[in-house]
Amino acid sequence: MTSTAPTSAQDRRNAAAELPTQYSPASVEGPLYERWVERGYFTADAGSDKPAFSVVIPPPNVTGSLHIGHAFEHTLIDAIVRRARMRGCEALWLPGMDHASIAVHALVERQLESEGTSRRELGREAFIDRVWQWKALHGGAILDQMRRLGDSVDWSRERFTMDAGLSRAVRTMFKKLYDDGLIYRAERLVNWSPQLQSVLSDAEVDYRDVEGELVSMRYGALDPADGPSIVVATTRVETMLGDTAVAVHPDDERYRHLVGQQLELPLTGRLIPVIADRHVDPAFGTGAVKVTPAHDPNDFEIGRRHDLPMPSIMDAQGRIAGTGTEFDGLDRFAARVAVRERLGELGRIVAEKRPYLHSVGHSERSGEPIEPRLSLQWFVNVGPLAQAAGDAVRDGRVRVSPPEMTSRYFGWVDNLHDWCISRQLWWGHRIPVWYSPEGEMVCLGPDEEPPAGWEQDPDVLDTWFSSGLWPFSTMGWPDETPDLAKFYPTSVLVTGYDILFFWVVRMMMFGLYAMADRGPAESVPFHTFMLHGMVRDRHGKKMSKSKGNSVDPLAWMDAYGTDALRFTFAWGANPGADVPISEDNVASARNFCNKLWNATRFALLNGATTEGELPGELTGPDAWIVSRLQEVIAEVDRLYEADYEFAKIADLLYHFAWDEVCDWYLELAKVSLADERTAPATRRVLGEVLDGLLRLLHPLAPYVTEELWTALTGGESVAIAPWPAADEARIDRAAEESVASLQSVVLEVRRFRSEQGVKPAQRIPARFAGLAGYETEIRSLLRLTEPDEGFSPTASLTTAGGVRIELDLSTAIDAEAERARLTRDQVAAQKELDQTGAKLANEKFLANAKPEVVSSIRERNARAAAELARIGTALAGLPQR
RNA sequence: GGGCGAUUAGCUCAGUGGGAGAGCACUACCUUGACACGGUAGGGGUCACUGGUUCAAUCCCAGUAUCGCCCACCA
Repeated sequence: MTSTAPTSAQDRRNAAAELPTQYSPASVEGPLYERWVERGYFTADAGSDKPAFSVVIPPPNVTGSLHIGHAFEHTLIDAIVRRARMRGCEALWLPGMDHASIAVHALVERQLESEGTSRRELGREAFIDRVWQWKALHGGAILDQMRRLGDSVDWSRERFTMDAGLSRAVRTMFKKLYDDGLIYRAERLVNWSPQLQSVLSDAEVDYRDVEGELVSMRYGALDPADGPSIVVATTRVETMLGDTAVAVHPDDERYRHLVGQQLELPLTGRLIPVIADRHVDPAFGTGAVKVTPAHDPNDFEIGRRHDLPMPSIMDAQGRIAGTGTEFDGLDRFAARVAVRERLGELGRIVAEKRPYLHSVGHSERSGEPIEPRLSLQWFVNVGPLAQAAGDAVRDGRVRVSPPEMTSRYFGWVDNLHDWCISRQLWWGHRIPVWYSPEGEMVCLGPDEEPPAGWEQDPDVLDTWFSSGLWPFSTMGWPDETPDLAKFYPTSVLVTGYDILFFWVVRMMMFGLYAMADRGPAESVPFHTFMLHGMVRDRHGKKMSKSKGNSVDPLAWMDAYGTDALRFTFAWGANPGADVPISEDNVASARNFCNKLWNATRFALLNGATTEGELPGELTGPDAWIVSRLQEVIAEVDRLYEADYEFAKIADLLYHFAWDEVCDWYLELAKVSLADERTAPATRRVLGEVLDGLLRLLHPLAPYVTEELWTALTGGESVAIAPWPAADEARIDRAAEESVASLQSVVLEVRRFRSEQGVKPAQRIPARFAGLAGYETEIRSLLRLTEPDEGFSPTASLTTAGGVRIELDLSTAIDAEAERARLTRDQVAAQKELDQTGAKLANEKFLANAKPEVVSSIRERNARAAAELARIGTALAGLPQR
């Protein structure tokens, strides 16, 4: 079917006869994707009159390959974009990658190390060349994998955060913030990675519990007679070299008399003051804290409040330096041991040592404990930006989906610290500030040249600085490009809740700030941001390589097809919730694809068509299924528009397709297709229903739907077919009710047959009374034959709808077995009658319950009574032993 | 320590102030002219626990327990 779409209905019918009974994804996916791209379906036109719908990709790291989280996220985004495209929007999904400053820097450094060299040996320019070489060779493996997934991205607009255009945007933004006084340079205590020799953001620090040693030691005089002393405790004895005070709580009676006095530090003999600060918890330890302002965040704050000196006692590599003690030159961990041993030797100073479990921040990149370190860095003053970012959500210009995530957003945005944007790395956007030999400083825009002899700041910017610009830098900002005019603000941003802080908050701040001249409504980077959950294994555990429960999405695509994987993701995607996924789910989604394949195959074999007008007056099952289709269309739209309820959309379509279309409609259609008077309408309805169903499913399962839809309709591509619109005039309640009653008759008789042990294929003579219609269909579904001359009814049942059926089971059933079953059913029916009867006898219930509830209970009561009567009749009708 | 969420069938999850659901798994029967990646029928749940509101609670309220996530702190 892939090569050429057959043109006439007859051709299609002939082609269908050749179809295998199983869908094989591997042979169709690649060619279909290439065809979509070649025909330019995914290429957006900024000059189009159609309404814009735009999404920027959360840029994967250039180092990355497609993991299961991407596959999930891309499935959701692609479905949203494909639906928008089908709905007649000028749809743009803009792809690209992030330069991932630290990750790539560390990766290339490791490479150099294994080659016996280092970046410092190589020098800055050669190192950066090396990174670009690496990118050319290994970067962007994920892009090919996105093709496998069927991502409908506009490849002509692919971007990279280190592109020339995006670099211009970064420089422009930095300068704008600098000129507005929102960027400053200051000496602050930062998270320092001695291994990378760079700052890390708070978010790049992992806290882990570590078994350490809590050492209590006496500061001041060792004998009370010689003067005051205080015992303090620490897990980091080496930092005592940088202590500049001992702090106690101002209300602590034990120490109040000591506040203001000086204590002598062991080892160095320096004198440090006792100060009072509310930060100290009197109940913890001795209630006294040593204060090392240059190496602990809390101590730093205390130091600022009390104007303490802040001596740094370590260099960039984490070695003790500048203390003028014997410990200078020792690594911080070696120093910890050495200092403690030295204190031990001195005697009487160490009051207590004990093992102590405490939480220590580690570098997410390099794994070693981070060192709080005082250093000169660049910061963004986030106050006004964060205020605006919060307001845009508060006043509804940006919608959070699902809404429950809103509080988490405010939790971040309302408590932001100033953002340290400088990194002591080489790979990234270099800070556009130059210094003169005399120490003057200038920030330059992208088109400005520094004066001769000035040197540029060596640091680069935090990766998230450039990703924060992504929604507009990718569209050409700072230039007023057609793309920017057409596609900004973007329609929706889809990302995991785990990077809400990293990315979403920054895009909000930067977008609102950079685009402020567009006015409040149009400066937002996106109208909605949707946060999805994390992919988990079948037991809800986080997938990780170390646990061995991670899954390669490509392997599943190979085994089950891309559509099966995508459908599985959609099926599990409850808004904001994590998605447990297992191979079983993928297999059943694959089965579903196959079901669609065979349903369409059946339709084609039976001459289904989408040509010509749908008959205005439909009857019976045809009217019913067309009516149901309209309701499904409306419901799918509602579910998309509510909060992208993918799980419900997938479930609805799954059950509509499988239960209603395949299990009921196709079986009923077999009857009408056998009769040339009714067949033409049914052929057209079959075409109509599958056409609609395939279009509704296309965003979730693009390949199989494309393959089937083109075969069914002869159309160019379902990717550009119009999204179905519900036609209310086709909703036919009467047809739905009549089919429902048909179904209830069939279900009741089927159960009866099964309970009697009648083989499914066994044909039974039967006679009906009180049937409103559909006798042929019911006989067909139930394998009932016309009563012949020897017809002698041995069993009868009256359905809840009042249809009476007499069956000749004489050749099919065992009277003993039926008697036992009927007696059992009689007990059940009596019980039901008692329960519902009691409810109806409850006056308060009748007075207060909703009318529909009462009538439903009355119905059940009547049904139970009828059932009881039926069983009585049936028992009486059984041949006596 | 603060906040949020969860607890429903063997597993993973929907759901509702009045009849307890889906997928997978399970049982039985069935090669039926679309499909065995299928069909038909079926079994299986004290809706975490304790109280309260109500004629009526799996659902609302309060508390308890367990689990998960986020934030903060850990001298």
